[in-house]
Formats: sequence, structure tokens, C-alpha cells
Amino acid sequence: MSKRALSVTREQSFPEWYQEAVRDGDMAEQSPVRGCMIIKPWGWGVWERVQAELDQRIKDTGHENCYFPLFIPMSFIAKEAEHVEGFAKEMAVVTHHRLKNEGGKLVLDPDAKLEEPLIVRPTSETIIGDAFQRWVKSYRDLPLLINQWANVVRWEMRTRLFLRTAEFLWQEGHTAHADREDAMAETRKMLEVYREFSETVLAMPVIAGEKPANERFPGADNTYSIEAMMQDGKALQAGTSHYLGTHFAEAQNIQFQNQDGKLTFCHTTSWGVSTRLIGGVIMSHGDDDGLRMPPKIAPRQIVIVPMLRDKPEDAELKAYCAELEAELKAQGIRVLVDLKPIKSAEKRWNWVRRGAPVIIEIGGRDAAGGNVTFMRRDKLRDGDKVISHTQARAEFVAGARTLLEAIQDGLFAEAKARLDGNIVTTMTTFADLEAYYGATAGDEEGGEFKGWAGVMWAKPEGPALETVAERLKALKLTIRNAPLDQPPVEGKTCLFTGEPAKEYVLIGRSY
RNA sequence: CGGAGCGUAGCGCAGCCUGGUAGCGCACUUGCUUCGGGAGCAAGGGGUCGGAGGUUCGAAUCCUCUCGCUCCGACCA
Repeated sequence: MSKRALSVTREQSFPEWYQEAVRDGDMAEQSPVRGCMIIKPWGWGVWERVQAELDQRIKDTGHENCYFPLFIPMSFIAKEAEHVEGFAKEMAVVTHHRLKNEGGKLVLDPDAKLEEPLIVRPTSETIIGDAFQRWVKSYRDLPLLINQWANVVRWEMRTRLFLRTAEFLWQEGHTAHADREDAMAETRKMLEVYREFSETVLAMPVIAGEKPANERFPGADNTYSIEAMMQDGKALQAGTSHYLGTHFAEAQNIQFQNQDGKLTFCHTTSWGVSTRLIGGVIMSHGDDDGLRMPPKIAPRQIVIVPMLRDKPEDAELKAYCAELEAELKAQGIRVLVDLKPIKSAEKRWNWVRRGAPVIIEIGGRDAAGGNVTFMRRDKLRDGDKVISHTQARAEFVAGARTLLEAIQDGLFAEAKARLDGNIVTTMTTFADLEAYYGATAGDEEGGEFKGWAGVMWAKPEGPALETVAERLKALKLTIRNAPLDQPPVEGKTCLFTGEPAKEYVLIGRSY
């Protein structure tokens, strides 16, 4: 019984393992439209949990939800120069409003061409800014704190389920403030919301920090991110928060009268996380048997599989399971009795692949003895052997919430150990970096686990920064961020130039 | 968008070189047996071989084009 629930192990090929984990875990599948995905009920359930948890935090920090149009006039996008530059290459454009039937063939009706093409939003700074310009008149209107849950489209060349898709779902927060200090505080506050959310809800430890200038959002003065380490050592940018300065305010005339009656430009921010987080959860916690869902986002935290035998005794078994279900529900636990008429062994492995945190199997003997036999998805096996536990029903029910908490904490601890244990901080020269990453810079299958490097640098700007980026690129590396939590830099030297160091940054390969 | 590979049943694949209108395993259906677990036997159902052209008496197989997927690269909040 050494069989694994997936046919490819992470070791053999992490990319292939990921695909299979997503598919066999019933999360999502490819759609008929290139680069877009169908999110299946189990995957959607996870997203609903993400939305519920994060939405609460967004509201608790004073933001209100609203909704802006999917279509953005092309002229809007053109307003902020860097913004255009950053997004022009990947925008979907609507040019017609009618089709015509020509000899049985549908064609674009040339008489129905739009005067001004509409962009399918890649992000909503410009259309929300347009509203802000009308909404903000006085300092009394500030701060203006808005969020929306929406889908956006970016025509990506290379897509991967959840991690990078042409259409994806996200929340985007947009705020306007009276001054830099207030806007910057907002930017940092939301970054912290993301960090706390990622760690406590997704059990995904991250490092919050500021992106280097060359990795900034087009049109931002400062971009901050949370970066998570996947099981192959690569970094995943899991959330971003931007201080936009007055760029968009100036481009869109978002002004207010201050206490002195003077017209002043607002300072704006934007911040977002997307369905990419789900890819992060999969690559953080999954194992060779499939997904492992943190209980806080598992659509079903406990799944009960009755071992039905198509005999009269089944009725008793079902009744026993229904009682157990009711008791667990009373504890506030999301529970499902899987009565689907397929073999129980098959059901067990389906739930293993989906990553249900606790899988209970109830047979006649359990029912008769008043027991519960269960498996923890986080600690499924001892070696190759599947571990199952048996407890008195009352005892299990009483401890169920604690058990789920233990699983949540265990997944976090495991991921945290990986993150903390795989940031090398001893490199001081570029040669060190080359020696460490260079050996596996090739494109051989799998690729050895390398993690990140935490190094000192002089924080160059302009052409000097470009040079650094180029040198890193040769090793397929990028600067992920400069952690907010900075070690002392005095007496340290820049890894790239040998000049006195100004900042500690994390370097790694990324998604 | 460049390089490479791959599209044949829901999934994984064989067949293609050496054209003669499809096959295997798992899954699925039915029956019997089994039953603390990813079961056995038997009988079945399911595919316009990604799509479009072409060559040919005949194309999954040869040629051209096209679409999609995967990996690598470029690009990328």
C-alpha cells in the first residue's frame, strides 16, 4: 500500500505535480478559452472562504465595497504615462457592439464599430480615479476608502492555472488621502493586513517588504509586496500594496480644497490580492497525495465517509453519521457526509486529493461502539502507511475544533520552517551568488531546491540598478523585496559593488 | 512572442516510420462474488484519432496550414 494518490511526485517534476494536484484536487480546469480557467466547486469554495475572511478585514479597516464597470474607455488608460507603458501590451479591447449574419457566418458588423474602443479592465485605477475626481471636493471627503471584488483581464503570453491566467479574480482597494503620510500609512496598513491574512488564514508565511524601483507597479512611487516561498524554493508574490503619490491624482485631476481653501492634489493608494493566492496555498502545503487545505479555507473541514455496503444495515450507519454531523455542525464546523453512491475507498482518496483536513470513515463497528475513526490530512502517513485514529465519538466531537486548529498551526509551522531555513544570509559577493545559484542555472528537469539569498546592497538607482537587474537575470534571479524588518547595515558592503550597504534585500527565483 | 515537445474514449497511453476506416490499462454500465477499505470474475457502453485543406481507390498514419496544451525562454502589479 505504498501507492500515492497522485501519479507524479514533487521531486520528479514540480510543474507537473502542480498541474495534477490542481486537476485531481478538483480545483479547476482549462477552459475552451485560451488562458482562462473554469474554477470548479471545490476550488470556488476555497475562493469564497478567502473572500469572506479578507473582506471582513478590509471592512474592519474602514473600507467600503462598491463596483465599477468592466469596460474602461481607452482614453482613460492613456492618462497616466507609466501606466500605459506597463499595461498596453496585454490589454483586451472591445471594438464592436454587434455581429452580422453573412451567409450563415457570424462576422463583426462594420457599421457597429465603437467610436472609442473599450478596454477590458486590467486594473481599475483610471476608472475609479475618474469617480474620485468627482467625489472628492473638500478635505472633509478624505480619506476616501474604497474596495471592489472583480475580475480583470491581462492578455498573458504564458498562463498557468491560478498562478497566471488571462482572466483572474481579485479584490482591488483604491484610496485617496490628503497627504503623503496618510496615504503611506494606508499602503503599509494594507500590506500588514495581507501579511496577517496570509499567515493566519492561508497558513502561508510571507515576508513583507518594499519592491526595488525596477519592480514597481506602473505609476507607483512605492510598491510593497508579501513574498511566499513555494516548495520548489521559488518566490511567489502573493499580494501588493502601492503608494501612488500624486501621479494619478494629477493625471485625473483628483483635487480637494484644504482647510486654507487651497486646491491640492490627493495622494492615492491601491492594493490587491488575487486567485493567485490559491496557487500559493497549493504549492505551499500540497504533498505527493495531493492538496492539503488549511482548515480556515477548506470548504469542508471534516468529511464523513460512511462505509456503506448496500445492505439494510446502511440505514443505521447513515443515522449514526447524521448524528455526528449535527454534533460537529453545532461546534461551528463545516462538515459533509459524503453519501455519493461510490465505493468508500474511492471516496477516501478523492478527499485526500482535495485536501479535506480531516477525513472520517465510519463502519458498522464504529457505529456499534460509538466511535469515530479518522485520518488527519496533514499527517496522513507514517512512512508509506496511512495512519488512522479511533476515538470515542463524544471525545472526538469535543476535541474537533482543537484538532482543526492543530492542523492549521501545523501547516503554518511546516511552511514557516521551510521559509526560515532556506534564506542564505552569508553571501557577500556576486561570486558567492553565482556559485550558489549558477550550478543549477540550467534548465534541467525539476531543478534543485535553492531558496532565497538575503544580501546587502547599496540600493542603486537608474542605470546602475538596470545593471544589477541584468546581472541577476543571467542567473534567473530577481530582487523580491527589501524586508520591512531590516537587520543593521552599518559596516556591511554591497554584494554587487562593494560600496557601503544601504539595505538588506531578498533575492530568488520567482513565479 | 521565440525554442522544444505533445494533441487518438473521462484519465494515462500504444498504433504512425513500412496508408487498408482503432486498441490497451484505469475509470464507467450490468450481473455474481467479495467487503474495516484504492477488491475479483464475467459481460458491456463510449472515440467524425484537435481542426481545415491536400496526395491517394483508400489517411490516425504521408504533405501543407491552423488551433490548443505542456516545458524552457522573453514578457509580466
